[in-house]
Amino acid sequence: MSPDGSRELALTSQLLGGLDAEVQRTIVAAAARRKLRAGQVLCRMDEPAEHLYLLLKGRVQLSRPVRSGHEVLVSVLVPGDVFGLVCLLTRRALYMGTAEAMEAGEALVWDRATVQRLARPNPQLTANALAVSLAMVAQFAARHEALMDASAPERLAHALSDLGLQSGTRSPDGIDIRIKNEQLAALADVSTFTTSRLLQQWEREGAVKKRRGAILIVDPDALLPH
Amino acid sequence: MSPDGSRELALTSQLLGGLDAEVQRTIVAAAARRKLRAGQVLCRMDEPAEHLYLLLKGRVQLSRPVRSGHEVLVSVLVPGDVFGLVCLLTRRALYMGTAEAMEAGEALVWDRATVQRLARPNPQLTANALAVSLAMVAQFAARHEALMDASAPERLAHALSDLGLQSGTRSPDGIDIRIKNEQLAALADVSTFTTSRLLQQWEREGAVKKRRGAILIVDPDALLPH
DNA sequence: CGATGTATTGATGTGGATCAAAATAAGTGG
DNA sequence: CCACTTATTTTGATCCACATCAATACATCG
Repeated sequence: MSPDGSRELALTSQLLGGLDAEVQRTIVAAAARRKLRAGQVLCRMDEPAEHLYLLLKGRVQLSRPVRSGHEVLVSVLVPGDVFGLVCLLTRRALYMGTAEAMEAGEALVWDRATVQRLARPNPQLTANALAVSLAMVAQFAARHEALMDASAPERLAHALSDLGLQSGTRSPDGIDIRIKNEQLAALADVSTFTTSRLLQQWEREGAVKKRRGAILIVDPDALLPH
Repeated sequence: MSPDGSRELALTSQLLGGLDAEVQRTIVAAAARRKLRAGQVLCRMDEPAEHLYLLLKGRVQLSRPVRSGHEVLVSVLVPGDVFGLVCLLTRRALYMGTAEAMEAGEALVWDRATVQRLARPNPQLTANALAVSLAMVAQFAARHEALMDASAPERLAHALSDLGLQSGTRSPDGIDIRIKNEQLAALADVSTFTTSRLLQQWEREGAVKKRRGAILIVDPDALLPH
């Protein structure tokens, strides 16, 4: 990565794709660059959406606390992902989830006014935001479908497998994922107990290896046929 | 309603709001006007999205067939609602649900090329689409939450109550909703059997009255405290 | 009055949540 | 390096809301 990796990343980001390089530079220049500490909360659900974030480094979890005390993990964001889209709307809006850094990282941050000023002369920006938003709809729809007619093992296997592709790191022995059971459970809509039991079973079968706070997928194919 | 009610409706529609009257006229003029027969399928999930629809009259159900054979009702659309947003994207995309007219009605229809041609000089159109899309995200998130920590009775009560507000017709005795049990069930993520039993219970308690294919909400407040 | 779709009913079954408690690992500070 | 604290993961027992199944009853309509 170049010393200023943000521009490269920007090119691959859904948000800034399709804009020409000069405009991208302007937009990136208008952002504040913010270091993220592990555990840092960037925005909280139901608070007024004042900022738009583009993740550059590290992972961020997007979650929604629900009445029963549990938390639902909406998704794990990786570099290039964006959140706080809602602040592109002219009408005041609230964040739809809570974003929390899972590890040290970095992000570009625009405030509402700036975003809207940038969007006016660059309609492609709004179009990109629409694409991102529709992708989120598709993601929710898929998850809802899984909840309707997939078993807990299937949901967990999918969640794990998806995580591997999205944010796993290749290692000689397989794909390593830094996540704890509770988060994985919240992502797959399964209880932590069931998660523990299933992971153990898969470990016995040689499909995964686990440490505290991480899972190594040894044989991805051995997961799904359950 | 004026002989040409579509313009009035357009003003209240999320899609065309915020555009000035002249532009609205142009956009509406660019659409084909299509009569809908009950049961008519307007678009099917996973087929290429070639058209954008704005409902003028009647109701349309948006559903997603799932593996197990069931159908999930995503929502019931009412006049002013829009679907097929995905065809605003430049990249070819697929419909995310199947739209079927629940009764005779009418809709404005644009094809992909036209929509995109209209959107270019009118960025507000894309911004409106973004707002609609984000509202869908919120809706899915709420439904997911309900599925996580609300009981079947609660989900059904909410679904019914929401339907009443959105597409019920006031009558001297209460709010009348033309929907059959199976659809209501598919909207609340509850089985038809449970739906039947709960509706009966509520009828005994005087909260609702039911006929075949319709439900009359007599006392909305008597629903939720269950 | 069949015929077809819709709604009801009762009996049965079960997946996975929940609960309480223990075991394990990872700090932390003396 | 050890004793202590705290967070994570595990284990086994229990339970229950709701789906599922198999019929039956009820409307509606040509």
